[in-house]
Amino acid sequence: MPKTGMEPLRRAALVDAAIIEIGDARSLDVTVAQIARRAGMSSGLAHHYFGGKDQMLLAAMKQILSEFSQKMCAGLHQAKTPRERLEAVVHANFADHVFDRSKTSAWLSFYGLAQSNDQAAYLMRIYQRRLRSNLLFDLKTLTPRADEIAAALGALIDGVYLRAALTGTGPDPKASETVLMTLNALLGDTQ
Amino acid sequence: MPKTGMEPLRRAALVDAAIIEIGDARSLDVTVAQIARRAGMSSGLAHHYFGGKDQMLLAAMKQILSEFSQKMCAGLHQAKTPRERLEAVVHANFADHVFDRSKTSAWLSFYGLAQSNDQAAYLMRIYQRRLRSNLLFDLKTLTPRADEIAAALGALIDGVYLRAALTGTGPDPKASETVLMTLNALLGDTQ
DNA sequence: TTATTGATTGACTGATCAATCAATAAAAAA
DNA sequence: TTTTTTATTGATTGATCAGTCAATCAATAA
Repeated sequence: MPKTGMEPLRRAALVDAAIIEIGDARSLDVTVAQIARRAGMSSGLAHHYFGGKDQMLLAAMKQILSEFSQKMCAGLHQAKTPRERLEAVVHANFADHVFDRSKTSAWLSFYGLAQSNDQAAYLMRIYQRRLRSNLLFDLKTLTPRADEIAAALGALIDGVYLRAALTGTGPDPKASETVLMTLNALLGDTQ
Repeated sequence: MPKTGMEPLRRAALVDAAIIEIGDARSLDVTVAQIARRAGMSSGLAHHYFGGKDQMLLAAMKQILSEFSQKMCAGLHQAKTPRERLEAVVHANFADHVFDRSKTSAWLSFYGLAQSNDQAAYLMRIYQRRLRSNLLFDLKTLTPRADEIAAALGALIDGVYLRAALTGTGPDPKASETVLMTLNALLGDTQ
C-alpha cells in the first residue's frame, strides 16, 4: 500500500479527525491515538507527520479559521453597499456551519488554550484583527465614530457567539438579529 | 497539631490555592499535589476534604462567582436611579479585581469546561441569569424593548471581557466605556 | 484511663499518554 | 539490480497523576 505523496492526504485526514474528536469530547482533551485511529492510521504516523500533539490541534484550529474566513469572503463579494457588506459580515459569523458542535467546542476550548499557548493566542489575534478590519472598512463610510463602533460590534459578535455556543443548541436565529439591531442603534445615534 | 474544626479552614485554603495555581498555569491543568502544596498540606488531605479534583475546581469557580456577585450587590446598593444602577452593573463587570490573572484564567478556562461538565455549565447559567436579571430590572423602567436590549448588553459585556481577558494586560479602561456607549445608543433609539 | 473521632501524611497503585524507535515494506532512483 | 527514500506499524519507554490506603497523632468523650 505505501505510495508516495501520502503526506498531504494524511495531514488532512488527521486534521479532520482531530476536529471530530474535539467535538465528541467537547474539549481539547483528546489523545493522539484517538485522532489517529479515526483518521485510519497508527499513532506513530500521526507523530511522524505532525511532530507533536500541539501542532495537530493548532492545525485543526487553523483549518476552522481558514474555512470560516473563506466563507466570509464569499459572502462579502456578493454584497454591494457598505450596509450590505456589514450585514454579510454579521451573517457569516452566525452561519449554520459555525455552530457545528465540533466548531463550537474547538472555539471555546481555544479561548482557554490561547492563554498559555503563544501560537493559539496568535491565531486568536489574527481572527480578531480580520473581523475588526472587515467591520471598519465599511463603518468608515457610514460614521465618523467607526473605531469605537467596530470595537463594540466585534466584542458583541464574540459575546453572542460565546453564549450561543455555550448553550449548545445549534444555530441561533436571534444571534444575527441582536447584532444587527445594535448596529442600527449605534449608527442611528451618529447619523 | 491536629485540632478539631480544621475542615472549613482547609477547604478555604485549598480553594484559594487552586485559584492561584490556575492563574499561574493559565489553565485548569493543575495537579492536586500542586494545589495541596501551595495550601500547605498533603495531596491526601486535599482529597479527603474535597473528594476529587473536579470538585475543588468547581469550588474555586463558585468562590470567584460569589465574590463577584457580592461586589456587584454592593455597587448596586449605592446607586439610586435606574440609569445609575445600570452603570453600576457595567462597572462591576469591569472592576479591577475581575482582571486578576487568576480570575481571567479561571473564567476563560471555564468556558471550555462548561461544555463537558454539567456543574460548570450550571454555574455559567447562574451567572448569565443573574446578569440578565440585573439588567432587565432597570431596563424595564426605561424602555419597552428591555428584553432584547438586555440580551445584547449581556452578550456585549461577556464579549468585551473575553477580549480584555485574552489580551491579558489587566484592567481595560475602555471596557466600561464601550458598553455604556452602546447602552446609550440602544436606549436613544427607543426613547 | 480507654475508646473514639478527626486530622494528617506520603507511599503506593493503576491508568493514561505523548513521544520514540526499530523493523518492515513498497516505490523510486541509481 | 541495488540503493535510497518514503510510508507505516505497534510495541515500548518514561513520565505524570488522580485517587486510595494504612498508619500515626492528638484531642475529646465515656
